[in-house]
Amino acid sequence: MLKLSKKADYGLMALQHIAANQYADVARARVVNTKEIAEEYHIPVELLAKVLQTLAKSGIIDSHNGPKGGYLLGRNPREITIAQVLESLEGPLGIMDCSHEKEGDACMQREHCNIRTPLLKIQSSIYQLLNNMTLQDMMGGTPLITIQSVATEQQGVER
Amino acid sequence: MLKLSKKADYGLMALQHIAANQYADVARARVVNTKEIAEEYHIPVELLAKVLQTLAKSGIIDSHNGPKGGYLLGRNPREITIAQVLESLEGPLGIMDCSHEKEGDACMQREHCNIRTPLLKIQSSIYQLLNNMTLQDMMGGTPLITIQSVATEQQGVER
DNA sequence: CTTTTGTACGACTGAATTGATCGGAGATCA
DNA sequence: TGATCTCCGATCAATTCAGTCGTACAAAAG
Repeated sequence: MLKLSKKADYGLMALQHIAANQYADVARARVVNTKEIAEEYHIPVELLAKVLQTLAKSGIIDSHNGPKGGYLLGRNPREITIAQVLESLEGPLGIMDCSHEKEGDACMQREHCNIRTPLLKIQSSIYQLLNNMTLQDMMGGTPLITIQSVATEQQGVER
Repeated sequence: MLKLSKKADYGLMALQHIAANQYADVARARVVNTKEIAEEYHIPVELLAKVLQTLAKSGIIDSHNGPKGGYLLGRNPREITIAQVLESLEGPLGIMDCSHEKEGDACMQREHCNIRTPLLKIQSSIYQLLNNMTLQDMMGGTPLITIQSVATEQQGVER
């Protein structure tokens, strides 16, 4: 329950990877393409492509066509929040169906609905939570910086 | 996204209704049955029945058979948390697949997974949130106490 | 004590969401 | 100009979920 979809999973992984390659070492900033990410994390290429396209359409990442093309972050990692990513990939996030419903097509239970108010509070809290954590924060605790610099950075992470 | 299922919706509504009838007025505490709740909130009876059975099996409510039978809360409303209800109806709640996975059958991405740690933190926060809000809290802000005792209890709640 | 009513309970079926796939068009670099 | 790579649409399969049906059981009525 409350499990987020594969799209979201893949999207977050990809973003972390892109960010790492772009910001970890300024001198070695490079563009990563779909195939590379897919192979690295064992994700079906076509599905990942679709995810990245969606993210690009939202402006979270920028796409570069042609050979040597790929993706780059659209803005600073600390200005990309989890909430933005999830909303881009799965639409507006709401605990219940009647989260943002106009009058009229409301659910049948609406008039007698006794749980709407408290659930809205919970939803608001969750949104704040997701909107406070940025891509920058996600990179902090990660042992793996980039594929090739693994050998150099060899600290013993969690075990 | 993150939307909770109909089961959860119905379950929470029903619990609120049961609690209201049981605790609002000690003198008029009464047992409510499936049919009554279903008609009141326009929920398919059989589905609601299934939900209530699940909750009963978890000990959240007690079932009473035969005519004049129905359901009562298994324990005090302030000892029933949203998290307990959701887990009863939809299994353990986890943001991701690998939330509580043993070593071995882990996902393919596990070794390279760069988002596990931060997501676990978010998940933990959400769980705390859901586990801190009780059925008692949900009853506070509700205008409708019970169907028949509306006339007696006429305090102006939030408006 | 038997019958009747109304309830809980479990298995089953259909529908919808989601994960995954395929094929083609356009753009960029060598 | 040719080859590589991304973008974009439509399509298919699988899992999950909402909803339904039939049975067994317990309590009240006769």
